Amino acid sequence: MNGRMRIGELTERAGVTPRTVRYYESIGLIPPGEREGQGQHYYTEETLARLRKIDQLKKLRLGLDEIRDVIDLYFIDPSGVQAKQKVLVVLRQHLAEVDQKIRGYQQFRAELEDHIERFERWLEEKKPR
Amino acid sequence: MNGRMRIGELTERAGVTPRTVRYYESIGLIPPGEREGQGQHYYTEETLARLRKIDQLKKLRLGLDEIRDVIDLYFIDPSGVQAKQKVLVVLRQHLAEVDQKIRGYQQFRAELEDHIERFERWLEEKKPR
DNA sequence: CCAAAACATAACGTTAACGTAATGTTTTTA
DNA sequence: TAAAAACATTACGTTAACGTTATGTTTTGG
Repeated sequence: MNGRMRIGELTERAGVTPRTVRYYESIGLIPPGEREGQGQHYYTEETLARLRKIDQLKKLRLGLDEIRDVIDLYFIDPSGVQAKQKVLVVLRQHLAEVDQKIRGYQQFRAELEDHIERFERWLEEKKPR
Repeated sequence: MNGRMRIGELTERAGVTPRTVRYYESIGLIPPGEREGQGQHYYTEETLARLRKIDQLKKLRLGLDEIRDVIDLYFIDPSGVQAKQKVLVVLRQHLAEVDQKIRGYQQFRAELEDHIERFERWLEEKKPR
């Protein structure tokens, strides 16, 4: 248990599937595990730490592309200040987007009620008896 | 101009593209245009009317699958009562779903604000000086 | 040393409603 | 009658983040 591990241990400790690890490698979220020749890949503790950090950021609802934009900062700047500042920007964007969405849905909701009312009145007028 | 038309006239009058007409045929939203042998398709005024009705229902934000569930009623029952009753049911479902979505986004919004606050406080504490 | 794990790679599936080529055939018009 | 429209058909692309086969290779345990 020195830090060198294969994908099985990595995924178990990180709580993800091998598919996820390979997908993250493919989009550059984590570095590709080193391999000797053509065989299996070996991962380090830092990759594990990255996976855990990714998981944290996903809980903040960052997309993988957004995570990719900030993840390196966490490992370049140990204080975490820069990373958190950047995440904060993203979170504020999300807030604006969510507000936008909520307004959109509320608008739609109002239209819906309007339609519903119209239908109800139309059916009422048709049915008296 | 007797009611028999090819796809060009149909789409122009209905305000849709040929792709849309063929797609609707493929999912059974409108009857397939009749063809003589192997050549082109011919459509009727009723198909045009269906396309226009579909357009109306889309404006109520019904999905094509939902439209498929009610569209026939409009042409079977000329009074429109049954169709509108069924649409009303769908609209009420949508209302419930939208309310659900709004609540979800509001929940997310609250969490977001919470996260943002936390980040802000953390950064404040780190930076004094 | 061989069977059983573990691993690697490729590729399709998931949502909705068409847009957009690409290619070939039919109808219209000059 | 030949070029120009119009039409038909097929099939990939669009979003996000992997899940799920399917198939083949490597490593490990007894």
